[in-house]
Amino acid sequence: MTTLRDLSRHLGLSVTQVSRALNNHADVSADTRERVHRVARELGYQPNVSARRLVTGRSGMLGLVLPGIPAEAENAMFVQIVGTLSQHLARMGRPFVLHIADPAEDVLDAYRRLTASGAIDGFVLLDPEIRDRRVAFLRTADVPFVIHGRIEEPHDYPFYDIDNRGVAERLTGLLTAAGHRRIAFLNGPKRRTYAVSRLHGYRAALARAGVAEEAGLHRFGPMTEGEGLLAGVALWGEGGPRPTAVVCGNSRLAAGLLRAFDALGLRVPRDVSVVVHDDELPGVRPQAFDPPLTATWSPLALGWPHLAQILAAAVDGAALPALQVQGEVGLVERASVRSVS
Amino acid sequence: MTTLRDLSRHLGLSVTQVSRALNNHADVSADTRERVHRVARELGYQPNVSARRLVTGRSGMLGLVLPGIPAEAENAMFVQIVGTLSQHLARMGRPFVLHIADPAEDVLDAYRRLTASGAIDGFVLLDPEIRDRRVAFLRTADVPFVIHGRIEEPHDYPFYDIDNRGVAERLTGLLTAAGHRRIAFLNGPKRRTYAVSRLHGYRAALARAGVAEEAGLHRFGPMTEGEGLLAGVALWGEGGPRPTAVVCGNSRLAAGLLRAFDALGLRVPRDVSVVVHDDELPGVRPQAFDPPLTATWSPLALGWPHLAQILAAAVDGAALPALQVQGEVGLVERASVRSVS
DNA sequence: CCTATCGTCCAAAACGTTTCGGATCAACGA
DNA sequence: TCGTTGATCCGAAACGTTTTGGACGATAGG
Repeated sequence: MTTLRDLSRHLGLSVTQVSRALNNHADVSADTRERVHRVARELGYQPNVSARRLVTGRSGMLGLVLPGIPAEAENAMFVQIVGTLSQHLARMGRPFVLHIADPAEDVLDAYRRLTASGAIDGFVLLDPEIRDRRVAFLRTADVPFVIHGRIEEPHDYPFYDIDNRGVAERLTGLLTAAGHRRIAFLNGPKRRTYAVSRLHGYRAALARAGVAEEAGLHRFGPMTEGEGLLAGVALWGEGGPRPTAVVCGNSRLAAGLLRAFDALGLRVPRDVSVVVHDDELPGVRPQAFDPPLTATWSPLALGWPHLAQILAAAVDGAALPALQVQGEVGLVERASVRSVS
Repeated sequence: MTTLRDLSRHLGLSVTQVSRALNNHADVSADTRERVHRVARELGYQPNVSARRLVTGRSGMLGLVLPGIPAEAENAMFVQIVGTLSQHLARMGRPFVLHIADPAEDVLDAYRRLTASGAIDGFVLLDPEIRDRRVAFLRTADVPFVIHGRIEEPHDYPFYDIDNRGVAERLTGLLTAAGHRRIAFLNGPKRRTYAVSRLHGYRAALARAGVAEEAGLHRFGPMTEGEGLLAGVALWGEGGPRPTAVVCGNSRLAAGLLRAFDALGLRVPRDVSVVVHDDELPGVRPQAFDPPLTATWSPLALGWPHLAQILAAAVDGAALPALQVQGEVGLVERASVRSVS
């Protein structure tokens, strides 16, 4: 292994100056800098991360901690996340540590160990919750992180997110504009912040249209095909409130819902109008449904590179506004909404 | 962050002695050792990995390098591998680095960087090839590794593998014992070592039964459903050699093959006898085929924990025979072989 | 001519750990 | 009584890097 001292001997310079040259500090002549870089390349010099970390307090490693091996249904998403993060971080020369915790232990212990030992100096946080314990811990430990999504205000932390409130407001607004007044909303899990934001958006759209919110039409729940099916039967089956339109939180819910409609003999959009938010989940596309569904549209896949870039910038000490990215949301109108004037 | 010096002050001991106590060295009294451990726990001491690595030359981190984001069909397997490795290594207190290389660059560069910078001190190697460049590099760089599978002899390196030669010999032997003499073999990719071992096993079984190998009945190829289908049409379609039995390298190949048989109007085992090696790939189970297939049987999933354990032992300097594990292979006879006496 | 300033350089300290080479002391056998 | 041995301890060096606090000339300004 070539060290700084090796380089300094080769060049007839002090170790100090070689270090400063390699790190592009100001007080080294252009000529020297060039020579140092060249010789470093020739000798295949790689700075020793441990030594660097020891003095700077940073290892350059970034990490993702998951509470356990993902469930079968999440496989494709897991590969997308982990693959994209690792690949992007690799391009920036930053090793990516994937820590899959023992389901039996508290994830916080994993964060504690990884940060205290100095192994990792920044984390990507997925699936943030309302009062997220990980965020609380990393904040007190003063360890950089980036959240996929947001937590409660104030938003004084790095994140990548979309405008979830706006998404729900837009989708609901499409339905009120078409004259619907009894609109169901199949939302995500109650603990998840985006679901709460979307609820606000749903309510805002209803209020704007002068529609009173009807109890039972908004449902928190897991965003799975099974849940969509159950919700469909509960809302449109025997004794259900039978709303005339519905907003689906994602396309898995929509898929389940359409199967319920099929069983109940309901047709879209004749009997029920359906709109959906499309994350471009692998394997379920709203345009492939029958009928194709009107949808807001923002691929989750677009977020991962941002997370990598933001986190890298965060550990390098970048300031806040640059570390907050809000993804674009598109809208595609298809044939799943009927006007009821 | 609590350091060794903090502990030493608290305990009235030298840093040296604290270090030796924590690492359970011989020359520290049982009493002292106990006190040190207790105080360390109380103060939440975590050894600084960078400092440790700097002096020992080891970081404790183990890694897996992949050439790119896996293809859709490999998702489930990827999750299984990465999840199991990370989880098992986490239990041993060893951070797991997943490096997904840029497909544009040479993977060897990734290994070079990760080892030279001292970030990682051991690798899991998947999908070994005949003259594997990664193995060559890691050997010269004197970096520990463990191979899932084996390369050419001599087998003087850590590995987890099954007896691939034996698998092919056993499966082929079942067919010769049932009186078959024209036996096809849908094998894996030519560059892969296990495929070569299996070819040897196939030939050994034929020789033992006094059967001459017929050209064109053995096929190297990717182990996909598509390849099974193509092979089926090529071997049993118009102008094909129409063997009376076939050995499938895995259940994906078998699935494709059975679809070809279906299209060609062939029935198993009436027209063709089929045996398969079952890795327990997620999603394709030979017992669920029609008819259920006779199979040798060795879940790939059993290998990942071994790889984690072997690699951890290898970087700790364990000696060879203990680092070579051969997985068990079972055999389940089902209704897919017909005797042709 | 003297002092400031600037550009370029360097020696030494520091980071937290492990390890080498002893030091100390009590117990023991000769 | 005197080495010997063994158990337990410690100081100091080392690992490779960054950073601090200056040194040294050369140039410019007064």
